[in-house]
Amino acid sequence: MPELPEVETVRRGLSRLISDDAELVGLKRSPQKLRFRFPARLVERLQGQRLRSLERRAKYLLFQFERHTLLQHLGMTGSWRVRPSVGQSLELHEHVALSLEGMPALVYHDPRRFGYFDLIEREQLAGCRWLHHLGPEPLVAADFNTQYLYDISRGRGGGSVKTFLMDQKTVVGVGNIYASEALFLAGISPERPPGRLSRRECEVLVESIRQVLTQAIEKGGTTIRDFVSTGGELGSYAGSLLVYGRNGLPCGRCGAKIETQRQAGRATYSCPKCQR
DNA sequence: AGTGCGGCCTGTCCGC
DNA sequence: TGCGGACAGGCCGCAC
Repeated sequence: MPELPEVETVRRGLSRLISDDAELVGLKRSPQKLRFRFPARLVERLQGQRLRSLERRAKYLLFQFERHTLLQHLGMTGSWRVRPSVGQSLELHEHVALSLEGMPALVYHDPRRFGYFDLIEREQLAGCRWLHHLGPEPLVAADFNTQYLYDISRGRGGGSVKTFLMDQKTVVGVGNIYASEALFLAGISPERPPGRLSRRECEVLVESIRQVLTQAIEKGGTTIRDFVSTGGELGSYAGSLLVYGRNGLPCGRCGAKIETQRQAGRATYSCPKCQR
């Protein structure tokens, strides 16, 4: 499901619901394992702590409790939903229910179970196995800019710029959809080796990534099939996609047919005339 | 050290 | 209508 705009949409939706410093009064989880096992003694460790804030790093949601961070990845099909209360048991595909004081239960739903949870002591968060290797946030200009992208792409003769953009060490939050979209906006072929991008192309690419992610957030993300935000809304950016999923349809800029190929096992879409 | 692939899972869709 | 196979927005861990 989720790339940066979808995770950010979820974060904003949940944040609106959560009252300040709400205490965790209950946590229920399913016996099924998600992508990884649940952290040991999850309930005992979190019980009674107050939730200070809900943040996002890359595609991770970070529930910042007093002493621990509950880190959560949505995988491909994870979503958070609200239920007035959790009954005796979780329903099909529901894996976690958080009960915070003074609000309805937050229920994590994930049919494909690629999502996961971890519990990390707050002072160890930055160095933890999930976050320590991550590249810069694309929407923070001080960290992600032309010079940065130009520098880290030098010497990369092999591989493709599309795979390079999806590598979370390069920049976080760009997945399969927004990589294709950003490269189209930048007029750069997805097959180009990163090391041969000019400084000017890096500049345009940085701008394109920012633009695509920003506009997708404004539209509440992209719903292809699964993504729903916490209120159940569908993201409307799907109607703005310029190449993704448009195989054989005319390019909106030049009219040539959009093409698809596979790169590192993932579908890539591009316009053969507009992207060089 | 950089790159590509298998695997984790279920659901859906398409062609036969 | 049923069935097999391909595919789906991510990413770790491994082999090369």
